[in-house]
Amino acid sequence: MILNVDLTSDTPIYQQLRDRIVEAIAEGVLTEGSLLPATRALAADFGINFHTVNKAYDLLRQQGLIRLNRGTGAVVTLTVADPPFRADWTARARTLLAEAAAKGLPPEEVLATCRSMLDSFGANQPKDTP
Amino acid sequence: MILNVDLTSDTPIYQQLRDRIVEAIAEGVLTEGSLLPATRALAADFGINFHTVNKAYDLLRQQGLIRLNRGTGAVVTLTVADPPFRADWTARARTLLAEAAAKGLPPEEVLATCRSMLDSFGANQPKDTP
Amino acid sequence: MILNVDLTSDTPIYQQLRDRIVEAIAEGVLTEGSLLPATRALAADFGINFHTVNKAYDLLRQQGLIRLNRGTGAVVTLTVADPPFRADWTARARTLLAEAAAKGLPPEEVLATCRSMLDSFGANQPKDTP
Amino acid sequence: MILNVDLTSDTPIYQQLRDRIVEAIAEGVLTEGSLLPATRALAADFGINFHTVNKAYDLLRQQGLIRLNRGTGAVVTLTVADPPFRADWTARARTLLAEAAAKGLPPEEVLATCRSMLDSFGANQPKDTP
DNA sequence: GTGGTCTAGACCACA
DNA sequence: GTGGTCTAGACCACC
Repeated sequence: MILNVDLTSDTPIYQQLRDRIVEAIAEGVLTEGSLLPATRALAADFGINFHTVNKAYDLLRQQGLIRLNRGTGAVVTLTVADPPFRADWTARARTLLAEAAAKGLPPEEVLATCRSMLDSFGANQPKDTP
Repeated sequence: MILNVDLTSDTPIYQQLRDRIVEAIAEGVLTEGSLLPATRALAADFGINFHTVNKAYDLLRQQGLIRLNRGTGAVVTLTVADPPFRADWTARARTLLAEAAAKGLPPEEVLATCRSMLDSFGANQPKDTP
Repeated sequence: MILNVDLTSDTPIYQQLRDRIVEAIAEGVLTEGSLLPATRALAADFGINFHTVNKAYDLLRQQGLIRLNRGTGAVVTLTVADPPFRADWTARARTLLAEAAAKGLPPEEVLATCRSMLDSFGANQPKDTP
Repeated sequence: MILNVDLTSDTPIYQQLRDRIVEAIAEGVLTEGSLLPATRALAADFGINFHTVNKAYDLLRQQGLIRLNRGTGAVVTLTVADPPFRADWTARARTLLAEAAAKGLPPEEVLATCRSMLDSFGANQPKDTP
């Protein structure tokens, strides 16, 4: 698993870490039960402090994407999207799409971009019928 | 124009203001040349500090959506989406879509949601051929 | 006896096990002298490590609710609530009730909920006068 | 406002801090809009690190009890109890009451304790009709 | 070994 | 001045 974080970006490192891991889950690189790198090991990889990784993992835990177990490490444990999440997500999506529309991006192009991303996520998903 | 901001939300008010104005532009409620409310008037409407409104307007200016003219107020002045913006937007969209996918939302449903939002934006858009 | 534990919950499994057994005792499903399932058997039922069950049993032992006898297994042996326990319990109850009050739950509703729970516990209790 | 935390307890300091503040809100000592002590100031009062206070405040923020604003400090902002909270709270209350019942505390006594606590919370609440 | 907590001190963004 | 982030290093509880 390759996580691309930019230490010079103005978005917090722990936020970037969270985003990259969420994307890895969406891509199927990480699946239910996958073991995440140990906080201190991941921190060493990026040359950052383990507290920063800790914060990213804690965010993911709050959002129901991973479980943190002392001794055994962090594992991916997906939970269903509850209505509050859906509402929040939709609101954020609305703002993001509005931004594209306001900047004149053609709706068809935006939609095509979204579709191709979603397709790329689905491509690596574990199939029920192999 | 009605801007819906939640003073109790955990997202900063200036961010909400920016988001609502971006959405208003996407919806066609605000178009090229539209005059935005004066910062102090808008602040009074919501009972917030006018610096907060200023900050929202400044964000919109940085993103090339409005121009701030001393004395004449803020007017909507759309600029084309440059490559850096597209790259940034795509990255943010990728993360948002990944979040939906990671939480198990069906791709078709996500795509349908996006399409209906984009359609709703397009409905009120001014036509190029009057 | 049916113990309902959620392996995906964020509360530790041993904690859930302890809670369910405490509730079973309160409900009268388990009474003084009742024999608890063997740790390895219970662990096998849930597909968890028997150390986890051990830990739950040890917690119950520390709290004076069961006795662990090598060979004969764990039996329910109730002990009276001593002042330290009462003080600790009251403090925890205070925090829990405060949480409800802080979130605006009406006191009458909270009290009614507590009463109905206590009533449900008392329903199956063994009588002192057989 | 007097917050009683035990630095030698085995429950984390940030957890105790959170509990004490929740209780202060329930008691009406802190009400909607109240300004909490600055993280560093509170840390200095207790002789603990400001990060520990930070964590307590962040917990309260996650639970919708306070808002954290850079520059202006932390203010109490109550939000309504949503169904997931109620379900979670009820489950925790059930376990706590079961613990009392299992230890032989008489239901009437438990209920009386709860009632007196809830009454003490209500006593200092701001009245609509002064 | 794992994650969890706490401390200490730095710098930043914001108001 | 506030909270937010990051670093560095310590010790603990658990597996």
